[in-house]
Amino acid sequence: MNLQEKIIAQIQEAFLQLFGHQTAAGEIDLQPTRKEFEGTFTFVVFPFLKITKLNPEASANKIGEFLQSHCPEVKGFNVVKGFLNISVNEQSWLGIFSNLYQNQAVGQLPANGQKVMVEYSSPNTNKPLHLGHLRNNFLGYAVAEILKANGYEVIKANLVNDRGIHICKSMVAYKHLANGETPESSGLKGDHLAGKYYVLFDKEYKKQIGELMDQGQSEEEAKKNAPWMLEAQEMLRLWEAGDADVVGLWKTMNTWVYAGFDATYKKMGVDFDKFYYESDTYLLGKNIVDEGLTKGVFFKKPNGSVWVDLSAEGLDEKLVLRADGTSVYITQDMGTCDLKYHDFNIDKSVYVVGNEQDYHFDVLFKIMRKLGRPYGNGLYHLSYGMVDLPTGKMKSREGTVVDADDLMEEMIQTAESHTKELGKIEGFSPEQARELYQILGMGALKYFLLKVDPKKRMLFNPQESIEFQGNTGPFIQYSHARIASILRKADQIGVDYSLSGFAGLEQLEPNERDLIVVLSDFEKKLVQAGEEYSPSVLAQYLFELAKEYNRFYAELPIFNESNPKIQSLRIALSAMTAKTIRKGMQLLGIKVPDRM
RNA sequence: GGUCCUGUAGCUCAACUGGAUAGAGCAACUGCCUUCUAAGCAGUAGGUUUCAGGUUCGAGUCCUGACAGGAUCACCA
Repeated sequence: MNLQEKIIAQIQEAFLQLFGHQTAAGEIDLQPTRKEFEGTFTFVVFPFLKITKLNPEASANKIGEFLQSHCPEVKGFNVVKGFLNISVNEQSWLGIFSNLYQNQAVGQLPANGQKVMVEYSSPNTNKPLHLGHLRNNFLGYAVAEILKANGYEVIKANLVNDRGIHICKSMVAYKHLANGETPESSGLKGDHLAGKYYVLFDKEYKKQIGELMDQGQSEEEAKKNAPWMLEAQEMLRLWEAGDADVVGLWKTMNTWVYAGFDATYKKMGVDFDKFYYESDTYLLGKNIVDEGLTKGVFFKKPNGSVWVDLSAEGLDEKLVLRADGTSVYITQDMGTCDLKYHDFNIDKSVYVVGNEQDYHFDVLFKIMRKLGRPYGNGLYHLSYGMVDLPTGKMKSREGTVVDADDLMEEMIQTAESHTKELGKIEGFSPEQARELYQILGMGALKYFLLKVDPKKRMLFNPQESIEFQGNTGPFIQYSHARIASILRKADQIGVDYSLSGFAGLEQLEPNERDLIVVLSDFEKKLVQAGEEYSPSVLAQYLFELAKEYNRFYAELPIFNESNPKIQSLRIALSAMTAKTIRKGMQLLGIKVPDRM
């Protein structure tokens, strides 16, 4: 039972003894006391006035007095209107810190026996990754790590969209224009090479449409009849028929693209346990259509198409199989949904996909639940908002996309010039310096994209968005580097900052206490981040922690402190802060340096 | 047009799920490096939480209705 739970139990006891009223467990809630008042926890008495039959002040005072005399951890209290502010004594804080400090498994909750799959990234193989993918990948990776820390067994999955008309477009343009270009021959990364031909296709396609319209065709006709479009459609048909030449080119180009993606993923610092390919899964789901018909969940229209009626759930009728018996998007998604379950026997399945597909996943999940899938209630769409540029939405065809590789490289360069400006690279070997720039640049970028509530759309300004001061990754990294420096010195001069080094202390400075309060909040935030699938909860927390530490650092001396117990405590507090920052940042996929 | 999401300081974001005088960071201004890393700390200024009603002890948060931005509503993926 932690401190908060103890106090809550005592408040329940107070209601019982003072007012003869039994309160339920979840009924009593403590909140952190606002900075401007004395105290740590605040109990709001307004909702309980019917029970106490007293005015707010009197009610709060009675409960406060009860706590003070029955709860040894409670040092005192004050009452402002209906708010009972409870102060905890210093020995309790030291006790809490000691427990935290000797807990080896900080940031790792015990296994809960549940298995969850987090699907993220899910790129198209016809173009390189861009800024939007960065948000997706960082989110997916962080959520997966956070769930692991919450005790889940996690499978990170990537469903690669490697087939379809858009892939054929790149292939058509490549066939006509490439003269056998390869990544090796041109020095172009494989995914960028495929993307180049996708853009070239579009250019030529537009030209062809224009020509046909000049010849008197309507725009609609021209779009259908443009030679390259016909060719792409024919190529898709041949691909599905297993034509050796087409499949050969497809495989070759995909190999290049995957090599490119691998490099990008490596730089991003993300990884996957399982890859699914749509070329393997696009035919799945038809058996589920049959099943749904048998169960009466789906129905057939006269032309043979199959539908599901979700109007009772507030949605619409939705097609699940075309009249000609071919699949639509949702058909294969139903199949993949089952496939994931059968592959890993998962309890939950998280899809990290942009919010433009909210409706799609709403439909998919409702269908799977209607079909009575055991994992139905574990399906979750982690929907995130688009990343906008100052110029508006990114459009790949208009060339306004921010390329992921370019952006990461820019970030690292910015980190380099910034670090050099500050003159902070003395004593670094060239390799160490390069590693530092990488850590800082990527930390800045990841933190920037993760600190915002996922569901909100966000603005990214390449010139201005990435800062190194204030609420940023580097600020937190800097706090860690400062502590690492202190710990080096402490080890060098042989200070004992183990538990026994500060045992028996009875006094605490306000800054020390405030730091312990924040440190002891880590687990709560970790749980919240997991429940809400929201790395931003953790990011905000780490910023709070770093800020609190820097206050402590500025206010209190460490190596100039003459009392060895106090010195030991301050170093221990520093070490605990560093450990928490390192663990928390690791869950966000962000590394922290020991020097910067 | 139907449905869903969003709207908070000049800008980018918080607000513990209904609690106190709505908080941080940038940007602006003022202090603090002879002391453990100034990528830091302390402070000043900045608000009718888009608007109008409602619910109650109490609303940025809940309900209704406007307004603004976005997404989606294909026998596309």
